[in-house]
Amino acid sequence: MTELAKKRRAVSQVTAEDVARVLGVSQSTISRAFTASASIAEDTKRRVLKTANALGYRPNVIARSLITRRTNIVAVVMDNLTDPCNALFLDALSQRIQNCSCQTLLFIPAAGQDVEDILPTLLQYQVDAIVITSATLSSTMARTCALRETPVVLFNRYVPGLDIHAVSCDNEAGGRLVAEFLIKTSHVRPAYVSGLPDATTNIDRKRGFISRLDELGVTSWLIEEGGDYGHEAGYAAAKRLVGRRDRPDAIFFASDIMAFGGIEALREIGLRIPEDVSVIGFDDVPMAAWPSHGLTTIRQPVKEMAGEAIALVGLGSLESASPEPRTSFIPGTLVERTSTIDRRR
Amino acid sequence: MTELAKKRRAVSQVTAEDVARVLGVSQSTISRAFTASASIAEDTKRRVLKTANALGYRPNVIARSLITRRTNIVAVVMDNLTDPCNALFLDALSQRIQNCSCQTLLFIPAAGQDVEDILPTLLQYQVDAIVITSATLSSTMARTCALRETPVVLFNRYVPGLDIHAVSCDNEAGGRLVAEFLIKTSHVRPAYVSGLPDATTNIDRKRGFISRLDELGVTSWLIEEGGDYGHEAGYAAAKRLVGRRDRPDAIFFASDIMAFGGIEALREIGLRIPEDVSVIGFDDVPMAAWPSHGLTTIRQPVKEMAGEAIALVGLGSLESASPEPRTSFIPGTLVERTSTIDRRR
DNA sequence: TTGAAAGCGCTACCAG
DNA sequence: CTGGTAGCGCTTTCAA
Repeated sequence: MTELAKKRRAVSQVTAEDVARVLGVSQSTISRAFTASASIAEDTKRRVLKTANALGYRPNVIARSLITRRTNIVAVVMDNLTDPCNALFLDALSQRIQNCSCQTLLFIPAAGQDVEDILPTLLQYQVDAIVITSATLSSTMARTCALRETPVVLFNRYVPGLDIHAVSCDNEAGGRLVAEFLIKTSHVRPAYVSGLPDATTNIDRKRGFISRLDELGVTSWLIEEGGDYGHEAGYAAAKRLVGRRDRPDAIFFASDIMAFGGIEALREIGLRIPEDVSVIGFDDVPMAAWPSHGLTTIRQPVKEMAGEAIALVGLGSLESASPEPRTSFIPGTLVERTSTIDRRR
Repeated sequence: MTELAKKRRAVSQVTAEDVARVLGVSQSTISRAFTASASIAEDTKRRVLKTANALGYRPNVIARSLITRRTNIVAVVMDNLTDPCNALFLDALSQRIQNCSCQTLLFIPAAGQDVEDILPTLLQYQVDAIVITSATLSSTMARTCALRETPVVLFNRYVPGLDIHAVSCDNEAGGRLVAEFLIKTSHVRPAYVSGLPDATTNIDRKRGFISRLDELGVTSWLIEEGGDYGHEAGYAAAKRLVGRRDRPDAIFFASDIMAFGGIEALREIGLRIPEDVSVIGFDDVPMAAWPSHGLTTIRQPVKEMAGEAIALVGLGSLESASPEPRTSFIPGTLVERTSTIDRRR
């Protein structure tokens, strides 16, 4: 033991042993008082709890986890907290995790570092489950986790071929909702501004949108590549889009943040929203509700998604991590605000 | 050992013992190979690392922490991730924490739950340090932590009387910067819209602003109470403010988010920014840079603040948590954008 | 219901 | 430099 450790021990930590000595009982008894399932006399338990409290004793969950093999820690891997949408996710996830008497251990990959590099470190912490909201997982790594029986769930993304849990908003259905809404409100020339080209979120939103337009007999839609999900991307794409002769009368942006950029571009040009162009986003971040945006958008069911993710890794009910990997798609809802209009009126 | 534990053990975890057996060395040797300071033959170390890797062995940091009394876990208590400013803080803090080979354990108080309720749980995790960005700490709790030698630092807040580390932006200096800037650019009737009345952030920004105006001989300033730091609050306060006969020619909002609300209100009324009214915020959240806002604001030195917080709790350099409690104020900088104008021109 | 004892996986000391 | 040994604080058998 180092000097530091000795000193710490001396000053600080009250152990079960200490409580036992004071009460003249065995250390096991102290342990039992803090284990719900253990058999202990009601009276003994009360006495233990009382003096434990007086001495400031609380079980060391780290030591406990060595035996129980449960740390009550869930790892969340997330790459960009600055994105309001991610902040929403993390918030919902931690709440749910805390509801299961666990805590969130956060892993933010440094620039140029990917999940693969982080996973070994992460596993050293013996976490009970892993939620990955950034990037995805190689099948090798998935296997490593499976071998250790550490359940993993991808959040807001999925990999069709991979044997791993995943939870995502039903982005395709969301895209379809938008298509229906725009056609119902008599738009004739809708456009989609795409986000990160390879993200399933982007691909599915786009596919749902286009396929539903198709089903409804609309063929004159436009596609504009944003490049990423950012404000700049939305701004630039909107500028390009309205520069065309066949200007769209409605633009569906792959994310709210892009839509905000788009709104800015449109206003700069002098176009009115929604009179000249309707704008729709995706996510429903808090800012979408601000009157200046009044953004019609698809609300991601963040709480339900978080709940489902935690359920899949079997946190709520001990031991019941769903054995066969499942991908859950949770439907979002369209929130109508002032950035869209019914063109018949 | 429960059935679950047994099963897990059987399938998953490779221990130092396993590696030792394969190599025909002692388990201590395996441990040494993973301890930088331990003395071990270069060749032995290489062999250990190689087969450890082949077997998929990595030291169990939880077990290690039982002896070393360092978990390499830092608790961060934060109440509202949805606030972009908090997201910025958490992002910076985790980065810094990870740079010290530690990880962030997140604690989000549930509604109606305060830090006091959380602290016991938190301490059970034997974290190496605690960063509190929500609320503050009673002196009792501060003493509990001191007794356990778990360093604590308040972030973005401080309590003058309390014997505890704290890091904050120099909000007073920030307020003074704003006052100077507005007067230098020939504003004659500045206003301050306050945030949460009792927050040190709000009080200090206001005091700095007013006192510097005073020093500069300006006496015709206005104060409007926002009530909190939100968008709505800024919106409502701005409406009240410009409804007055003696309308201000510049408004300093206690936060960027409030300023966005204010901008919205002003535009709604038909006032131009900055021609009719200059607007200044505080924080410099990413949205402030969006052209639609172009918000002149005080940038909080988030990275420096995070660095200082981590330094104060002595994470970088083992054992060197600053013994006497210190409050660090880090100066912010004024970022000039398009929401303000020089009125002489 | 309780106490004694055996570890969980690891580090840190003590001999050699 | 290496192996043996004694724990870290706790849970969980096994007897009593």
